[in-house]
Amino acid sequence: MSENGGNPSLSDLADLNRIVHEPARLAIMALLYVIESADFTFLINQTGLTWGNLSAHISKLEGAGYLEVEKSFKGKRPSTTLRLTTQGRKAFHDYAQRMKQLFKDVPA
Amino acid sequence: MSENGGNPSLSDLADLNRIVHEPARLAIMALLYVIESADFTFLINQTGLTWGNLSAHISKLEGAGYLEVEKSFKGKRPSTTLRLTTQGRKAFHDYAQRMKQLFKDVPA
DNA sequence: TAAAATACTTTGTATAGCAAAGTTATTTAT
DNA sequence: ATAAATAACTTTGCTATACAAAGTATTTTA
Repeated sequence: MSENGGNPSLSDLADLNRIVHEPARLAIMALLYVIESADFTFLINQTGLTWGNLSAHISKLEGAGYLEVEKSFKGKRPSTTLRLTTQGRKAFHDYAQRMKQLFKDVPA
Repeated sequence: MSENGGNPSLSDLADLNRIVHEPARLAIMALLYVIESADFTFLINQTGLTWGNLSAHISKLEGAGYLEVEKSFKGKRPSTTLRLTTQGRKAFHDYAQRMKQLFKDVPA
């Protein structure tokens, strides 16, 4: 917890989860949080990321234990299916709570 | 606007304001958004940043036109007073709305 | 008057995101 | 039959930048 009585999250912002915080990964996780599972190509379309970038971010999320990567074949072509792990869901949820708390008093 | 009918902010996340997005600067701006003005030392205490880092982030925010830096003397010692510009307040506010929108359906 | 403290700024390094190029297999065109 | 294009990715290289450490200048205390 912070030393700051008023706002519980200011000096604590330093240790915000950088894996989740990166916009590209935030988009990936937000999507997978609600739709449960999606393949690589679908994520390309939804996020607007390039193949290279999505690949790199997926590796990062996988390395963090946030993403489960399942490689298979659809017909004769390879297909990669992604879904959040329990740990990944928790990380996203925690991040969301932090952010909601931080901005809760900023009016529309 | 995004091509995505359902979620209005997923592919748009890519162009999220990186100046505001960085946790250290998010802390600085969140603080100045509510207390209007603060000096360098106060920000050090509240954010937990080092002198070097705070200095660098202030330069960045100033360069973006988000922060007004006023140097003066308190007694014989120098003092730096910071406050958000109108543009800075708007940038923080816009960022807050984006985030609130993104997480609005994630329950506690 | 030497040492420590205040209030910063500048520099150096290591990480990491993005774009471009590379890889492998498959499908279409000629 | 084979060359070109497409699909589905991964790897590499460059650039930006955040953080830490060192540097600067003035002032106060021992």
